Amino acid sequence: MAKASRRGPYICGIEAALDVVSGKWKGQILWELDVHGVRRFAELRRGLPGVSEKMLTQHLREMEEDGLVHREVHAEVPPRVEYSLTGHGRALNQALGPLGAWGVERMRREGSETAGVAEPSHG
Amino acid sequence: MAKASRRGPYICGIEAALDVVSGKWKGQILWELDVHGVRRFAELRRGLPGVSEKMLTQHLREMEEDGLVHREVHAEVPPRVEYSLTGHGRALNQALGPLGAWGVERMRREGSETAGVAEPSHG
DNA sequence: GATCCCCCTTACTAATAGGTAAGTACCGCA
DNA sequence: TGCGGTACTTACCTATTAGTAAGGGGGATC
Repeated sequence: MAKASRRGPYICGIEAALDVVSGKWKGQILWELDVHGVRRFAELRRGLPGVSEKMLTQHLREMEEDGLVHREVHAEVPPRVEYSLTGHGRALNQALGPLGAWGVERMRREGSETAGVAEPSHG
Repeated sequence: MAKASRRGPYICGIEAALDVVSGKWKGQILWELDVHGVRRFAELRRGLPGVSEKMLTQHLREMEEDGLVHREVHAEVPPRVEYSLTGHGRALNQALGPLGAWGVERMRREGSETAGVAEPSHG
């Protein structure tokens, strides 16, 4: 629904992987979940400054469909929903490690504004 | 020009890297160039079935700006332009390796239509 | 009892990525 | 003369993605 072109026949693995992480916040969601293990919706929201509830929900749903995140709803009041990475999600994060390292290199090369921002471990 | 949000302040390396490979054909361009070493515009075009000249030019220009590809114009008639990967481009391809492997795994899991398609080496 | 928090959903709108088609300038070939 | 090939550029249009704003149902807090 969200994307018509998703899950299409891929030519190579890169495509299949990029399809799953393409989305403005997905990389960060993956990172948050990797760092914290388990996060609730509102925590995630606070951890991703600027994200709208719509986008967060949408991305989380897509990532759940893609088997990257596990969504656990506790039938309580107030409702509590916990998100965590699945094995595949953690594997993706691992696979993203070298790419992250390359990105950090690039930021360094460009003298990007890295000031005061903690560098992700991602691996 | 092409993207307003590019080269912005990144939170993590993943973002910086994804920014550079996000684009419908960039992964494949990287792959083509990695496999063949040097390619001309028309060769690249034939290697990427479905790409339009506009998109190919645009992506190639962005990748040149990003320091991933080297563009060499030979002042001949007819014009000859050769594209190849820079060191950074090759490094990116290396970094993309694990991600590609993950993608291949995912395709396998989903029983995706991989039939008859050569699997990229990517690493 | 009004308001806040929880976790979303829906509708509407803006921005951007990508596709289509045509044009450019030159040459070789038939 | 006219077509095909070289490597693009430009204009226009649509599809997809993201942002804004609002609602909703229930309980706790002020």
